[in-house]
Order: sequence, then C-alpha cells, then structure tokens
Amino acid sequence: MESFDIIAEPNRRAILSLLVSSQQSVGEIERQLRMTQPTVSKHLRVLREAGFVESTVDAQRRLYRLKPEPFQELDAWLARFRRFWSDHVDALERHLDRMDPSTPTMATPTKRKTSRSRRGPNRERDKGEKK
Amino acid sequence: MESFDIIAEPNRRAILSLLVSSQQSVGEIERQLRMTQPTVSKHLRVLREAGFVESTVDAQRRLYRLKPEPFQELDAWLARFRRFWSDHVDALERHLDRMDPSTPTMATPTKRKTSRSRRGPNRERDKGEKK
DNA sequence: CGCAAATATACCTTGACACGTATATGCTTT
DNA sequence: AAAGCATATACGTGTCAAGGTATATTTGCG
Repeated sequence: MESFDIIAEPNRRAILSLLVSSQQSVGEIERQLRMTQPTVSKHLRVLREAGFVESTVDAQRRLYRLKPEPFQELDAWLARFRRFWSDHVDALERHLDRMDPSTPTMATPTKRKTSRSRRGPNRERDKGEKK
Repeated sequence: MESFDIIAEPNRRAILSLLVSSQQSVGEIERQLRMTQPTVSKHLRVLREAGFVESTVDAQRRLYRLKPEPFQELDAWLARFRRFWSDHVDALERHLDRMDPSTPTMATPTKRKTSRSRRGPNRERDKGEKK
C-alpha cells in the first residue's frame, strides 16, 4: 500500500488533479504544469505502476487517464478517521462545514465560517479516555 | 499542504491508527508498535507540528490524541476524485454511462463491489479522441 | 528513406528524511 | 537533594527518490 507515497509528491498530485477533467497527453501535461518532459514521464510511470492512471496509445502520443482503485483505497484508510472527525466537528465547530457523503464537495482548502453542521448518521461519541 | 508527506510514513500512519481508539502516551505507543522511543517522539513531533495530534501533560507523560483538521483537509482533496471514482467503478464495463440505482452492475472485474448511486448535476466527461 | 515529433529511459547529483545511539530536560518520589 | 522514569533533542549515517541532461525508441510525414 504505497499509495500514500504516490500522492505525497506535489507534482503527481498536480497531474492527478489535471486528469480529473479529462485525459491528457504527456505534452499537454508538460505544458500546463510547466514541468520538463522527462519529469512528467517519470511521474506518469510511477502513477501507472501504482494503478492511479492508465494510458492508451494515440499515434505517437500516450493519453493518460485516471483509474479509481487507488483512490478508493486511500479513502478506505481515511474512513477510519472520518468517524472521529465527524464527532469533533461540533466540538470545534468553527472549522469546516459539512461533509455530505452523497454530495461531491468542492471544498477548497479555505475554511468557511460555519453553517449549521448537520449531523447525519452518527456514531456514539465518547470512548472513555481520561485516565 | 504537507499533510500528504505526513501520512506517507508507515509508522506515522500506525501511530495515527492507534490513536483512533483513544489517546495514548509515548510509552504506550512505543510498546504497542515496537518502535524505539526516540522514533516515536520524533514522529509525534512531526504529527503535532502538522496538526494531526495534540498533547496534554499528565505528570511526566504526554498524552497524545488526534486532531481532526488535517484529516478533513486530506478528505477535501480526495473529494475531487470521489465523484470520479463513484462514477467509474462500473464504467469499466464501459457501456453504461448512467447511474440508475437499479443499474444491473454486472460482475465487477476484480475488486470489490460498490453500489453507490449518484445524484446531482451529473457527469460530463469528454471523449472522442481517436486519431 | 531520412527527418521530426512525442515519449520513454539511463545516468548522475543532490537533498530530504528516517533511524540509532547518546544525551539533555523535566517531573516525581523518597 | 539524589535517583529514576518518561519524553525530548542532537548528531552522525545510510537510503531513496526527484530532477536534470542526454539519449534511445517509436511513429508520422515529406
């Protein structure tokens, strides 16, 4: 499960973000992200071997597009903590807004004020710390 | 946003996972994860500086517990791709571009089977390159 | 057929980081 | 106050990965 190392690299994250909109060729990525071509190719290789992307051949170009599995894997790991933080949002209320499991949140890193965090299916909260 | 580098380290992920259940002291972490004490302390430092954990003093021990913000941040990033993968899990069969709850999602190729219906604007996903 | 375009790979250098050992700091108990 | 446990930090070392430059490979075109 080295998926975490993959997305640790900023340029790779940039590439992945770029591929969300549509598939791209190496050259297009190169130009949009202003990286040298070998750098792009190498990152794409890493991403491909880790299953984040796949490529098809279009003449002399390679078109790269996202594959979902590794993201699901990452999400599965994060899920462990989701219970935790969804418990605490109301404790620290003023940090993020809501996270609805069925709504594609466009949450930008900027935190907004607050908006009546609705707590849907919630687990029990406390756990019994306090030694 | 270096949160990604933080969770790239396996030991740090282990520590975080350990803290999900309840807060722990350095020594407890050390024993459960069989890491040397300085290693634990250093990882905890990194985690603290990145906002993943916070500590309270209990006599000569420090009790570490999770903080939610960085996880929400990570989730916010992943969210961009969530739309993508929830669309594409069954798009591997590549002949249904709808998300009808009753869509006969036939055997998913390899992995698990996700039956997540989507709602909202919808997907656009360009296409039609073929040179 | 030879050249140009697009992409991949090889080699090298550099820097970051994780670990271990040793030591410092701090609190607690006699 | 001295000793001892719990945690933090300093330093030296090895590893690994990312970027750059140069080159190989494949395909298209005149």
